[in-house]
This record gives sequence, structure tokens and C-alpha cells, in this order.
Amino acid sequence: MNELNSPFPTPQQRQEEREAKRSAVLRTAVQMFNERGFHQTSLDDVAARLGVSKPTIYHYLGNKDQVLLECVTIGLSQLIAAAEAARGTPGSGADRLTSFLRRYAEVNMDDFGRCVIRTSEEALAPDSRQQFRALKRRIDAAMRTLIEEAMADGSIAPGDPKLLGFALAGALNWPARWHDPGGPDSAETLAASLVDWLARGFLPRRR
Amino acid sequence: MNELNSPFPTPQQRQEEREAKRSAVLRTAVQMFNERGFHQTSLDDVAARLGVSKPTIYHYLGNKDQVLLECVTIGLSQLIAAAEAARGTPGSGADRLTSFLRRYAEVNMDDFGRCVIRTSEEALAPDSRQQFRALKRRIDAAMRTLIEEAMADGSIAPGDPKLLGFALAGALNWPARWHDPGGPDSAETLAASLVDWLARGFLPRRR
DNA sequence: AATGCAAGTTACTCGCCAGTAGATTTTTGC
DNA sequence: GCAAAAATCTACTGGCGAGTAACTTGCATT
Repeated sequence: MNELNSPFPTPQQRQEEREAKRSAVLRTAVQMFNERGFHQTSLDDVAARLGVSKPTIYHYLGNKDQVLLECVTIGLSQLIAAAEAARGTPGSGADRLTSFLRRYAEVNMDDFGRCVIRTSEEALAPDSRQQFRALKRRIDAAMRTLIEEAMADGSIAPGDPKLLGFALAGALNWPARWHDPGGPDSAETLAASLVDWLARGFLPRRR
Repeated sequence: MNELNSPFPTPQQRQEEREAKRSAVLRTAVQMFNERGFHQTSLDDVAARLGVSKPTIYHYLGNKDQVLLECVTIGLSQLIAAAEAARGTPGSGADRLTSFLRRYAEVNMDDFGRCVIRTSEEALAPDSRQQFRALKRRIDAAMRTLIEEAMADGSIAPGDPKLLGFALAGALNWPARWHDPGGPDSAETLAASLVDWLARGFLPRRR
């Protein structure tokens, strides 16, 4: 397509370029929020790093609240996707749960996932906060369902699914606070090891 | 002492009263930070809830950064105290570890402990941030030592102590985000149940 | 050629809030 | 009684940063 590499973009291409710019803004914003914190990052800062001026951000994304909301929404969609993927996985309830958990942890070490964890609800305007909450509830519910199904088929230990959900979520959210993406440990291996500890517990098992 | 209940306070009493006021300010501040977030809480707000004016806060505590630093320092001291208490506990390494973990979780559901978790480092001025970090490192190190000792005496499963530390800390920090102190579940029982899940893992154990 | 939309810009406004100056009142120690 | 210190207030300053108005330029459409 466009074999002559003409400098005159098709409407198609223009649309794509706009999309690309939009997500570049988002990507830069989320990284800066993660580095320096939402409140310590002004839209002027973000614009400066992109080499543009603040109104450009407003042009593509709207106000600061909307920028943040979009960042966390992206992160949360990845988690929802992980939950849906896990449902379609073959194997026992425990298998589906652990595969979900691994992916959950990985997402939380990625730009947008980290932002979900590090963003405290209070930073968002009331409306956005409600949407944020609603999405988080969906993830929680999905995780709890996975847990309940695994308890039901006996592939994990019985107990309070809600509490287990909180314990697992906490342990796998936390890397958003300490994991260094530039460090030696890849998100994948870390995720797998963490899930393994949670699955087996720290008390020794007799074989 | 002071049997006549005289209205003229002794120097002793004056000192205590000042101390009481100081900690009332701190207590109110930390609660408001937890409710509405640090950046959404102005010192005027805190002063208003106490029925005083902003300069009074400066009189007792200094600037906003120092207020926050003191809040998290209190929380972290409680954790350090928990670690020291655990060291003196009789029993196996696993016993000492679990008793520490339970207390650790409880503290994180308390006003000052919650603040430690919910405060992101970026909110603090560089100097305070360093102190904050240093204290957190102490807790981490204490936890890791407890883990290593328990691994050494064989009372918990072998593995990477650092990773286990992060998993445990994450799971037990998280209640700072979801636990409702006014709810039906007491911090103590919640802490115990969480630690139990972490100890045993979610995979079924024989017998 | 005229119109209009898209993508930027510069240069503002405006409110909030941390922090302070300085007055005022009470307490206390001599 | 008097000077100094403690505890508090009212009333300000100053800066930062979100959000906007209004211009520019270029391309696209009829």
C-alpha cells in the first residue's frame, strides 16, 4: 500500500497518525506519573518531554483528570483481558487461577498496570473515581470467581474466597512499588516465582 | 498527686498537655490524610477540624512535609517494635516469623501504619524521603532476617528470602487500602487469617 | 478563491494553599 | 509588678499549575 511512498497521506494514514500521537502522549504521561507521582507531574512537564506545548495535550486527551483516567483504564482493561483469557484455559480450577495470577502480576509491572496500583482513588475527580472503582470491582469479582471455581472443584484449599483474593491481589500488586523494569529480573520470572510462593505457602510441605 | 485538683498546672502537667495537643494534631492529620489523601488535605482543613488556625499547627509540628514525615515515622516505629518483639519470642523460626507477620498486618490497619503504606515517597521532600526510605529498609531487613533464620532452622520452606519477603509484605500491606476499621472484621482476626493463607498456600495440603 | 477544519502556538487568568509577619493574649518565673 | 516566653490569632504574600482565549499555519474540500 502506498507504493510510491508519497508524502501525501491518505485519510487512513492521517487517522493512524493521530492515534499514534494520542498514545504517545498517554505513554509519556503514564511513565512520568509512575516516576514522579501524579501530583508532582504537571501537564507542562509532560508536554515538555514530548517537545510540545500544554494545549496540545488538551487537544488530544482533555484535562489532567481524563488523562489519568485513561491511563488506569488501559491498565485495568489488560487485567480484564487476562481474566477472560484464563476462563478459556483448559485444566483444573487451580490451573486457571495460577495462569491468571501470573498474568495479573506481569501487568502490574507494566507502565499502565503500575499506574493502576499507584493511583489512589482520591486523585481522581468524583465521576472518574466511580468509573475507576467500577472497573476495579470487575477485576476483583473475576478473581473471586476463579477462586470459587477452584475451591469448588477441590483443586485449591477451601476457605474464605474474599480473603484469599485480597491476599493474592496484595502480594501481586506490590511489585508495582518495588520492581525495577531495568533490573536483572524479568517480570515474567518474578511473576511466576511470586505465584509459586503463594500457591505453596511458606510452611514446608512434606512430599 | 495534685490532690486538690488545683487549676494551676505543674510544669510536669504543662509538658504533658503540650504533648497531648501535639499528638492530637498528628492524629487528626493522619486520619484526614488517610481519608482524603495527602494532597487533597490542606493544613487549613486539618486546623479547621481541630477548631484552631493553621499557624497553630506550625507551632506544634512545623511544615506540612514534617507533619507527614512524623506520621509515617510513628507508623514505622511500630513496625520496628514488632520486629524486635518477635526476636524475643520463644519457638521455631517459623513461629517468630508468623507472630511478627500478624503484628505487621495489624499495624498496617491502624491510622499511622496505613499512612505509611498509602504515602508515596514522591510526596515527601528529598530529605524526608531519604529518612522514610531508610526506615522502610530497616523493616525490610528485619523481615528478611526473620525469614532467613526460619529457613535456616528448617521451619519454613527454602527459597529466595527476598522474594518471599516482598510477597508477604505486599499481601499484608494491602489491607491499608481496603480494610474498613468500622467494618465487622477486627484487624486481629483478619491479620491472623491472612497470615494463615500465606503460611499454608492455596494449594491443598495432604491431610 | 473561499471556507473550514486540524494541529499547533503564545500568553494569559485565576484559584488554591503553603508558608509567614506581626499583633494579641495569657502564663510564668523572678 | 514586670520582662520574657508560650500560645494563639488575623491577614497577608507568593508561586505554582490547571485550564482557556485567541491567534497562526497548513491542508482539504467544494
